[in-house]
Amino acid sequence: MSGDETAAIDAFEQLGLTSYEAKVFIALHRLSAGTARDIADITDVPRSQVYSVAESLEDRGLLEVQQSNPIRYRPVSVEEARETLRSQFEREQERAFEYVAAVEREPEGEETREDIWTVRGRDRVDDRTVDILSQAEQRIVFGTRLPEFVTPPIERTLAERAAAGVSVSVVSGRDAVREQFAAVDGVTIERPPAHRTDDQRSGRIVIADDDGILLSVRGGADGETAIWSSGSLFASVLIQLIEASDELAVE
Amino acid sequence: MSGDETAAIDAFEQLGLTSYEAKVFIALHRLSAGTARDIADITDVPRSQVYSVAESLEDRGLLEVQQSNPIRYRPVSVEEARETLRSQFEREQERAFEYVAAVEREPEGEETREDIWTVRGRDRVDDRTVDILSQAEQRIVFGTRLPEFVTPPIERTLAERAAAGVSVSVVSGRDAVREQFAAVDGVTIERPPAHRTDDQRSGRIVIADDDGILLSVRGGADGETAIWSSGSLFASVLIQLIEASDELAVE
DNA sequence: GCCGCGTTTGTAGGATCGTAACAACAGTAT
DNA sequence: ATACTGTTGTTACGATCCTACAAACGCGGC
Repeated sequence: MSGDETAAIDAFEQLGLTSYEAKVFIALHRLSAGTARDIADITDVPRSQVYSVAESLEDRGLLEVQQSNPIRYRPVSVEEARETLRSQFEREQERAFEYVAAVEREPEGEETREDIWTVRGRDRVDDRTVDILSQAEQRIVFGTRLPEFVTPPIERTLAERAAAGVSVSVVSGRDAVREQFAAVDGVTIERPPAHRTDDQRSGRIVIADDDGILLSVRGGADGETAIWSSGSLFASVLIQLIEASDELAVE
Repeated sequence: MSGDETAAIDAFEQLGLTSYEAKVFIALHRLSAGTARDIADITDVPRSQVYSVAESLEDRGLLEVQQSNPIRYRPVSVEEARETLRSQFEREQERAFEYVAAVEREPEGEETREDIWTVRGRDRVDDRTVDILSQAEQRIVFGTRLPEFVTPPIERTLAERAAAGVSVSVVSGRDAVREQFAAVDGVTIERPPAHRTDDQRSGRIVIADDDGILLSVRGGADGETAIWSSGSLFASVLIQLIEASDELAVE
């Protein structure tokens, strides 16, 4: 079995199929259609198991059955299978989150606790970045060395906040990043203070008003890890510390 | 625990979470944020298990961690969670079906085998109906007693085929169905021949050209079950038989 | 010491995986 | 006609893996 196939089977398992189900489904697409024997011959699924597995796939709407002797199976098209799985997924998601939204408690008083949260994973950090940027009402400082950390949603949010009257300041030593914002109205571009050690493993820094901050580093198994805080005294102090060190360096 | 909650947990399990993961996630939304003890107090998840379960949820991007003593957990918003799960789902689906599409064999010569396939489940029958209708190039006969069997995609396909010059004939004794197509150009509406027994359990009939046919009945655990065939001699014969009986009745 | 926190280890139970046996049937040779 | 051969579809049964669940442990703070 090829590595590609193993990867595909893994993916199907993530989607909720068993490995047998994945193998039978793939085999049927190789064959266009076939009997339990045909399938067993080109997979390591025992023939006696094919029948029940196929039945389960039929229930999921991934194949069709010809009642004949021998029984013949036919996969639905890739497009139809995708659409079927997608709609099942959406239906389950609706069921699941409907309840969560109902019991969700309203956050009272905008994050009054002294909390510093950790977020692991590039995508998660992207999301939280947008989140914090969106809450800014007066000023934003956004810094990064790497242009790829400026995703379209982040760029959009920065521009949108700038348009809303927020003073947006992008800090980067990299031309690629600087050019990205050259054309955006209301965004000022700065270089980082010379005294800052431009650590290879540094990621991004986000400051929103005087009480929202996110700081990320690259490294570890997750690629990027960030800490953030919003509305806490801790955040305010951290921000003051960071900005004070800049002030001093300037003088 | 409420029935609603049980249902929500089931849904989360369908989405790939374990029941503990679902319970912790829901509990965290109830609490807005909390420690392992907080969570264990309002669920039947043992406190000692919360840590590993939360770690797994963090990997999935469904909660964030505050490294403190005690450790505090915070769920991501419902919107963010949905989006995260959705993108994971899409990514897995891409991985899975990319491979299937690559190994898929081209159907040689348009269904040359003498196959009659069985399709179970309302949605699957809808899909197959559209499929067969789309293949018609000269004439279509579409019949049903029930207006709900005329879904928007089916209605669209009928109209589209009619516009493409296909002679489309909708057969129904029900006014609700008949009115649905009164305004569609190129669609003629007929009543079923009087001699046809209008069985309560009959579903729909689709005839496309002289070689595509689908016939469904209602009943059984799946609600609706259909048989269909396309491009086969069997299909042609079946169609001729059905239409011959009509011709005779007219004379 | 005492108590709560976080970690580790161990034990059932269930679902999937994998093998094997079985009756029913069709075709062939005797 | 009978026996033999091979296939099909069904059923049963261990092996294996993962989750659910319980208990014990080391640790640090009061």
